[in-house]
Amino acid sequence: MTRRPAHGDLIRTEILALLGSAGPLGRAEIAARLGVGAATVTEHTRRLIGAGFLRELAPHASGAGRPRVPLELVSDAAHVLGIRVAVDHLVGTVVRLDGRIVDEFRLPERVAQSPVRLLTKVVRAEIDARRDTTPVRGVGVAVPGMADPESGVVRLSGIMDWHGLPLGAELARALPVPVLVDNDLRASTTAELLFGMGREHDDFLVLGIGDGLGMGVVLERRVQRGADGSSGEFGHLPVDPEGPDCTCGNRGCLQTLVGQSALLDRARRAGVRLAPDAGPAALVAAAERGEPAVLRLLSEAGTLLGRCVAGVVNVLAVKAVKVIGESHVLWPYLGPSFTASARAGVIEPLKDLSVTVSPWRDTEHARGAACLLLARSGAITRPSAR
Amino acid sequence: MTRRPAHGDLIRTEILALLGSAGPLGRAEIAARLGVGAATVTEHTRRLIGAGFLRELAPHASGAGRPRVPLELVSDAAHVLGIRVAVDHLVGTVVRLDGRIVDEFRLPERVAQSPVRLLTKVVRAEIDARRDTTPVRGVGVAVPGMADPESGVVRLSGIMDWHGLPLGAELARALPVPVLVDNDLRASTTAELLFGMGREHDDFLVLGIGDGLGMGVVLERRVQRGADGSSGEFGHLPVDPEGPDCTCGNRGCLQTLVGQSALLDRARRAGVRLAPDAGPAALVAAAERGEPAVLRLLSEAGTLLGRCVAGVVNVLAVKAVKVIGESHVLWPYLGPSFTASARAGVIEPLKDLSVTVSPWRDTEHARGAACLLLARSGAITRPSAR
DNA sequence: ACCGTTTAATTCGGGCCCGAGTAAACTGGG
DNA sequence: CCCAGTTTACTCGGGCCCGAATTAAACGGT
Repeated sequence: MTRRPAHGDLIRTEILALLGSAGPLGRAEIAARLGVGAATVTEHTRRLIGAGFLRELAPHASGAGRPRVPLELVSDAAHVLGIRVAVDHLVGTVVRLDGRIVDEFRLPERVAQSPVRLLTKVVRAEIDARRDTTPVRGVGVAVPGMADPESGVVRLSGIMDWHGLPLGAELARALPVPVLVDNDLRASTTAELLFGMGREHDDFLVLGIGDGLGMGVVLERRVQRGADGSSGEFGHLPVDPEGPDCTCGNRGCLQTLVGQSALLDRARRAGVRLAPDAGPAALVAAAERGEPAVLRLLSEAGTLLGRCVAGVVNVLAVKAVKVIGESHVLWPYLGPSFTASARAGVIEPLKDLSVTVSPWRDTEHARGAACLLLARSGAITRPSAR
Repeated sequence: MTRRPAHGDLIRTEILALLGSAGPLGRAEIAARLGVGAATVTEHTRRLIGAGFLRELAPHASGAGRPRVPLELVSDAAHVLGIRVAVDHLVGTVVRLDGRIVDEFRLPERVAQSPVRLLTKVVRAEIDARRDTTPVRGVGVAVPGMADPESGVVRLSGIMDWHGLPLGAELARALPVPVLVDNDLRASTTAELLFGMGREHDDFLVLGIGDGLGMGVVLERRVQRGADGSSGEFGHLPVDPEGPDCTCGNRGCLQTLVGQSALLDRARRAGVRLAPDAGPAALVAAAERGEPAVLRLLSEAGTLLGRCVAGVVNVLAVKAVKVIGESHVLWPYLGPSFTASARAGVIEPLKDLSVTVSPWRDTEHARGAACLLLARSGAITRPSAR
């Protein structure tokens, strides 16, 4: 049996996130909004002020009573670096304490072969370049595949051909700042918890639609990782025992029906002309042209996806789902049937399930990676964790 | 936003549970087995000894080093009462600290009409009867339907025709001991966490098969409740959009295909002669006679059930499933196909999914109800919570 | 100017968990 | 017989959270 600290030191970060999005607030207001005791806020803000992350503004009297002392986020007091690893490139973001991106870059590195060497090089360069301005306090790495955030080991990443790679430990040895590694979707889920859905919901799902399908699960404000960090394999939900073969060895996994390449294949088979290297944009184009086969295909895919999500929603009783990922561009065509079928498949008290999609770029995963650090503010609050 | 205490005071109970099942152990051994700090064990055992729940045995030297002081559970130091509410009867159990049942009873009361009055009467009688022996320290009530354990409100129980019934609060007012109310499957899930699967696993599912299908979810040693305690509605997983109408208003819910009455219906339609009031036992009899239609039906049901469970397993990455409920008698016929299809539908790292079924009686839900109290040992440790 | 009222923030004690250091109580060897 | 090694248990300080009581700083009215 292993136990994980309760909220981690999430609350300190939530204070930062709240002030980042809502502007300066008094301590009492912070306590109320976060559902946390006043004493807790006093204690945490004391430290955050000490660390230079917060600043007291002039007391502001409003009506009767002792005037509140608004606290303002010193957004640039610390920066963290987030790297998203993809097969053929890296995306990097430098993120402020309030989760906002101050800088981003994209490198055509293929790191599969020697990840530690290349990532070290990239991160070192970035840290050095920022030494004189706001220094980088930590690095988060988001990888495709199963990664255990606790140990920093990438258990299995088919696409990168990594098996049990101790990425976190090796990077930590080579770098002067703390390093956290996690699955890319969970990284973005963490970002959602801090700066997105988490502002309204304690429990929610994050559906990642791309070539694979992933599901981030947040329950009681905790990002669930499952055994060895292997949770969230929504794409391998067994749907149709007679379905197409899947890379995982089974048949009829959800992603063999509604994954990105599955949709392209099925469109082709339905007679739609698509370039061999076509991506979701080509499907969008076809849909915009009004090709009935594509419209039907996407609508059906949305329905199936919605039904599967409804199943998870019923079991976990969450009230909100956020959709992200490369294929979000298809949402105008997937969305209506998705939402309808998800709502239909859900039990009565959950009928008001909220489904949210917002513009998404793949920098988001990199930002998520940075948020892994922010979610453990302890890692960056302490002067030097190294 | 609302926050729930981390483990609750689960650890004190886990110490009791451990000593109950493993016999007397030294403090160091307890700490190691529970994955908890030695200091924590010292502190908790001090209190438990103070409360009379534990007793120090004579130090026992084994090899070098300071001899360990084994701690023994004083099993009968406290009893708790668990009541399972069913449509046409009540099941009650009196449970010791180690989770063992010391007494049980069954009453043909139909409490749907005036639950508070009847339950108060029954519980009062039981408490009074036990006043002179080991007193009852608390009462747990397991109800069918959605119940919020936090507030003690039964949100919705179709079968009892309850809507927003504040059962916990009203019983607490009428009774001299703490009262906890929860959904019946979650109650049994709590029992599993303390005394069953929880001994080996931090994360697991409990599949309840009966007329309805339920799913208890334990992640990181926490029983998940979802929004308003409405989690676990596995039976309403949308499976077949063309399927039979379900009581929930949707079509093709899982339980319209493999629920108890669904199986009976389908057997009848396949030409099997069954009494109008037949239960799962009749299906077992038919299967034992070797009726091919029934065998096929049950095998198919197992396959479907396994596939749905595999989906949940993939998303949450749990490594174990326990099966309980009225229909467990069908397991010899459901089980093989269930296990096969569950394993088949699960991603590689979870292939070693353990599926456990053990003899089950409906007293188990009543025991689960009692375990709700044990899981909050604070409720019974303190001299009088009232 | 001074009093209650109101709201904000802090302190205090408590619960809960941990790790590091320390004390306790044994073993066997010199 | 005492010492070094070993294992157990406890103490202490710390992190983290809370609720209740307390202090702080405004207000309005007299």
